Amino acid sequence: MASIKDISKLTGLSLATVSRVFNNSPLVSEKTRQKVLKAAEKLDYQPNMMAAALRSGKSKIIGVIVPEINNHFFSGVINSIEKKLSDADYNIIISQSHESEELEKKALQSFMKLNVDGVLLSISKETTDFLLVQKLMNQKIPVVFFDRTPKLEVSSSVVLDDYKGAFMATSHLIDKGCKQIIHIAGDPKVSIFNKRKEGYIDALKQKNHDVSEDFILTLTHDQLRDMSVIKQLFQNNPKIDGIFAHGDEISLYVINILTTLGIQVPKQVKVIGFGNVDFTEHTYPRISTIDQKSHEMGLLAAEMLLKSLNDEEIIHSQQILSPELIIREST
Amino acid sequence: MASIKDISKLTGLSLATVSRVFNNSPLVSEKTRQKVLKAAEKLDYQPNMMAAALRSGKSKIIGVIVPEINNHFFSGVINSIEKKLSDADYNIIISQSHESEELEKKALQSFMKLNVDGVLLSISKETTDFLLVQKLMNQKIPVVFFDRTPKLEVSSSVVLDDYKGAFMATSHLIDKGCKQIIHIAGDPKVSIFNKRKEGYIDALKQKNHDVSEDFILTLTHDQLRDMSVIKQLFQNNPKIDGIFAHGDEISLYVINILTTLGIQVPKQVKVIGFGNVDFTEHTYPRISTIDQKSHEMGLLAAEMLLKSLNDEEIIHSQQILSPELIIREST
DNA sequence: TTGTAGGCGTTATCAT
DNA sequence: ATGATAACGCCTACAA
Repeated sequence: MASIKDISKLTGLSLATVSRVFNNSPLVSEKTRQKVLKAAEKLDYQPNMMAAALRSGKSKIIGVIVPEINNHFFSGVINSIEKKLSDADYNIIISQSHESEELEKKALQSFMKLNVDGVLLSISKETTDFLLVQKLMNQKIPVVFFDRTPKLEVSSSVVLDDYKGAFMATSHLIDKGCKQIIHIAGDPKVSIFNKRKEGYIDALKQKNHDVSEDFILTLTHDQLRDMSVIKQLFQNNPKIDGIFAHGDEISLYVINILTTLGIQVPKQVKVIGFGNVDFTEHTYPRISTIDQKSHEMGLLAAEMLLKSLNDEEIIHSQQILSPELIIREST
Repeated sequence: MASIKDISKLTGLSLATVSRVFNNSPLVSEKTRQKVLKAAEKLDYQPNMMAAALRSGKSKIIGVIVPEINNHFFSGVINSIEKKLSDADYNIIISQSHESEELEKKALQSFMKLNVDGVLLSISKETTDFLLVQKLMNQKIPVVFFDRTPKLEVSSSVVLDDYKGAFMATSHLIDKGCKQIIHIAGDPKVSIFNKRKEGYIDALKQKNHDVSEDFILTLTHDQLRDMSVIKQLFQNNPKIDGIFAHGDEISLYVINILTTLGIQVPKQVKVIGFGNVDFTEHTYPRISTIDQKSHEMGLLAAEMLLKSLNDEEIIHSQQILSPELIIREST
């Protein structure tokens, strides 16, 4: 691989001048610039980022950690992060925590060894300890959290207003005439799922609907696989006419079960999910849902990081995005 | 950030000895090893991969390029690649081509600048030019292709036997009693989609079924959005009783349309997809499909790369994985 | 078993 | 506008 040394030899110019050309320094004449570029072309020169990183202390690498890339929301966020950051000439390195605190730590450690310039992080469900993140921030490496954020005072973050989304979804069901609305809640360890539950409860309260703990099911996907749970619920409460599920997968699954039980959606029971995952458009009926604004979130998170990267001092700010109600056939 | 220099000062040992400890050299006594490790702990030492990479020429970074990470198959492959390679102490950097040759090239160029030790690549639909890949291979940087491979003589690759998968799917429909089976084909620019078409044709031929070009629809998802195409097809050919779609998304969509048209699946028409995407288990009816062995593919590709990385000379081999028929309710 | 020293490719400081 | 040179943190002959 050709280095600036080779170009220096070929052109007769010094290393310093050649280096300046590739760093777009104004302190170089157009004539020599051209000469260098021509030589670079000829030698098929590729700058060595490792060397530049070592010398300058800037790796031009941003680390991104998400729980899973195989998730419509996160991959959407990643797409816009990637776009924004690669336009700013950064490389991004994506890691998955698979919801494990240990894997998340490993990824952060790799990031430190790789000298990343910044980190974008959506924490795993289990994460409780933020020592490594603190350490990064102490080393003036900016960290921006998105979607899943810790309860740290001093940090930058972009989140969705999950409370509002759940409120919108539940209100929509009420507007459509539902009287008895149940909620299928998510893992209570995840704060956003709790927010969704609160939004559901408050929407009911605001419209003077009864709120009952019996109507809030905290079931995993696996537990739902046994459809007797839902069956019994509907046998005990035949008046149920609305379901707000905390996620689209669950809503698809519930619709599946209802259909199997001979309950028509949306005629008898209206169902709304959360996430606006791709397949919600390809089901029968198409599923109403709440869009999580993945694109906006990625963009905003990347922009916040870039700002921290460029500015001398790091400003901490919390951004909250508003979700969007997507009305389809299931309601 | 503490460096080996700091450890050297603290322990009174030389740089070389300290370095040896972190490289697990046997040429160091247990006593000094412990002393060094203790000092490292105290100073919170993190090795600087950039420096190591620059000096050793090995970055310990593997570049992976896929068309889209938001794709159940590719993210599955990535998961097993990640697992295998991180166990071997490699960092992986994932890029998406978004089916663009230009973005793919950009990613490859980034990889070169980052001095990646190896590349795992699933080429985009548009890619026709392999100069950059050739350049990498010329520089003794091993490249392993997976799933989407070029027609290069000298290269390593892991692919699925798409022909066989399509053959299995079509045969399954025939076994289930279908007499008139149509195929919804994929973009003919992608070789695997053509293989699937051939598998469909040959399965029909083998069982003495008629093959008609009219029964092969090459439609994009967007074109299918207008359901009149399917409607007309069924009006013109009311005897159609089987559909083999080249992908699961399409099969879900087709089932949606059929249901809307009042055609029952699987009673009147049986439908099988390809891919075994997550949602195929959560639909009603659950969709029969062909599993693409993403996990095995990632594992094998990673293993092949590791072998090339460790061995002196690079051996080129082509591996072909057999798909698996997953029978569910839609057939 | 440990130490010395040169160099990987680049950037940055100082001088010219 | 250009050049000489030290340094970034680490590895590795070679020497001891």
